[in-house]
Amino acid sequence: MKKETIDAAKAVAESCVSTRLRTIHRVINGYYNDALRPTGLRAEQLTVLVVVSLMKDVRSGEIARRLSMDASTLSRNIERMKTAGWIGTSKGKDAREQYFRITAKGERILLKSMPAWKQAQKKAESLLGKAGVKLLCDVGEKLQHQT
Amino acid sequence: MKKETIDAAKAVAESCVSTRLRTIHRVINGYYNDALRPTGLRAEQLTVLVVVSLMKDVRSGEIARRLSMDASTLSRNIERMKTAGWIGTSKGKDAREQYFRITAKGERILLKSMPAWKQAQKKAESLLGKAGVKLLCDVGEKLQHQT
DNA sequence: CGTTAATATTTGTATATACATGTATATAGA
DNA sequence: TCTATATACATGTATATACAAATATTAACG
Repeated sequence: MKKETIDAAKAVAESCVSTRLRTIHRVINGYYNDALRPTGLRAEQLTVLVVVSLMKDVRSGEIARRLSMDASTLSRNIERMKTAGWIGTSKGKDAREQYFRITAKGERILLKSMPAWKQAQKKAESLLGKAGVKLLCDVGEKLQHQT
Repeated sequence: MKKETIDAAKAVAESCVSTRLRTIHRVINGYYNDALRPTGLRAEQLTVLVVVSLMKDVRSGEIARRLSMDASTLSRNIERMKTAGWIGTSKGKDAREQYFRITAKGERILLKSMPAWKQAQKKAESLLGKAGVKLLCDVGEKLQHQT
């Protein structure tokens, strides 16, 4: 193996932001999914459900923007959550659009999942530390404002 | 919608670590995949290729541990990279095990992808700031040592 | 008014991810 | 040595993800 390759590999291994974010997310998201498992709601779905519940009669495009997700990803995630009965829909004037809202069943599972969420949240906070949590919040804010 | 639900949703929206990590990873990983696209290597694959190249004749279990990935995920990721010709295999004494190494073709694509990686890395660093990058490194280290 | 361009979302396709389970092999204990 | 258990990895299944392209609808403008 060429020295050049080794040097390149070392540089990536030591400093790649994407690699580290991915690994840390894998681990921490695991905390949430492990805790949430008994409720039947996944961490990724909780995120969407929360946005839907706070932005009343929201269109899928807005949710996608808010979470920096591809519209097609969200489309299928919401599809499953509609099937599960957690999200309801209604049509607007613009026939291309669709408005989403949380259902009573969605509210129930959201409330039911709070203890598990809090438990995982505590574990995540202790891994990241106060500074880490603050950093994530700041970067999250930054992403909101630059969109 | 119940006030209780709104309060729960607000708490998650404002502070959920998993949600923020996921969104930030989505955005930043996008920087890398956008830059890497012309090379044909994905950011996730670059991560694996780098580990394979640095840990000579490594077993899949070790890679999975190192990256905190599920063994089954890695199994299929490597399968694709073997098909692409970037990773080669050899058998050890223990017939259950398989040893991986980077191929000449793998070295070529790794080197070829460095400029794109550096460009994305710079963009990511400027979003996170020096403190942010350091924090991720520290947490990454912590995960290594606790496994 | 009708045609073209823009917008909102869905569908086709491919990779990444994890859990549960299966399969093959090695190790330990009777 | 033989059997039970542990280990390493692969496979079945399901969700999350994104890009490209399709579909449907609205807006723009000549």
